[in-house]
Amino acid sequence: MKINWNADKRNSIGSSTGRLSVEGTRAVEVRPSATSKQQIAALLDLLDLHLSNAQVAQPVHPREVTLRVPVPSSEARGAIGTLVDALVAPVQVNVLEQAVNGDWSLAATGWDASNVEEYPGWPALLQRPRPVPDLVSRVVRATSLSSLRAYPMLSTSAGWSLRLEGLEIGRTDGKRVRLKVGKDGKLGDRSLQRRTWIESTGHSEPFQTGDVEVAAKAIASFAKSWQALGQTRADHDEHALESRILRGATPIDVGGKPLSLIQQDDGVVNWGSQFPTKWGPGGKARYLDALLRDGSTPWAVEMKVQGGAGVGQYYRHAVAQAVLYREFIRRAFVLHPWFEMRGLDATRCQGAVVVPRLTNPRHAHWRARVTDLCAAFEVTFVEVDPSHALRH
DNA sequence: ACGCGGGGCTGAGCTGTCAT
DNA sequence: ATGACAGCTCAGCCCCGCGT
Repeated sequence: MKINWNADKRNSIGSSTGRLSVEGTRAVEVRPSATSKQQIAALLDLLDLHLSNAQVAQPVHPREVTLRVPVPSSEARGAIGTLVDALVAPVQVNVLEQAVNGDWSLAATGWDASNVEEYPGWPALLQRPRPVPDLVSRVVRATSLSSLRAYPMLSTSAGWSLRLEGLEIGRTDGKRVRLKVGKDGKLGDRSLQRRTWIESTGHSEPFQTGDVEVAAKAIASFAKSWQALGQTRADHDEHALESRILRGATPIDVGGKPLSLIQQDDGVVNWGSQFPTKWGPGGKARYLDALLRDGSTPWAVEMKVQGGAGVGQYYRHAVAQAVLYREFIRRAFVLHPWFEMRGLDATRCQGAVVVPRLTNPRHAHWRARVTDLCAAFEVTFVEVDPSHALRH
């Protein structure tokens, strides 16, 4: 069987996902060297092609598709199993792996997300109290910038990250603030963010201080220059959208009513960011963009902005992420006390994909396709005001 | 024990190239 | 000619090791 490895730009399929048909079913295959992410993404590519009835040479089985992953990673085995379990569309997915002799056989998929051995440190890290250090709230309040927020760092002992509309401008342990933006590239290049920081503050080295006023002054002068760039540039920035969603400035409507913040806004901290999850055994921690709530129901929110890479591919991957975050939260019952403390029922967690409204008419067909793919997994697709994804 | 800094990994932004 | 993917670089996150 011939495999088509050419990039398919109409359907936004990259050259890492080959198309073919296997025993009369629509199928895709990844290369033996495919990364864990490519292996997981191929399942979504396959389902999107099938649900949108993308053209094929010969008719294919309407309710059965085949995913061929020659060498599944441990994480992908878990994640693909979770995704196939969560699928509510009437499609059977056969996942095949390849033996050394070239034969394909059904792959073992799925994993036990409740096994705390996979994330032994997390219960204690999540359970510890996170009082906001006095220095953190004083610095944030001293600048009088609604876009400056502190983010708790979940996996360090006492760390807080300071971000201006999502851009990290420093960190603090509660005793001193260490301010910097980015770093010089190994080839000597310097990003716009870092150039602006150095020009407006004069600090090309990390700048440490325990003095609230000194820190606030440096941050304020950077903020002024950074925001002035908004007059001439209109970049989309995922961190900016995330920052606005986490402080409640961008409403996320599901079923006609907005989700609320995970905890009452104090004007200082963006709670609900970077909740840790895992997608499969042995895999790395995958951090959730935003955790919001509707009453006692937690919502795992994955956001994407229109980047350089294709709209279709990008948004498709977001659907997989939303499902994997949601299912981990539902099943990792060792972490459920964290939710109970906040009056949340983790077993009822929902998932959403959030993107800036698709304004380009050329992208209109992606709205329908992503919505269908979301529906196949009971994920909610939400479009927000595109201006909220702008940096300034 | 703790803090700093380096290294590795993932993902986003930019730009060239190539499918359409 | 157009616009979407590929590939490179950097931002932001982690972990780990070394020095205090």
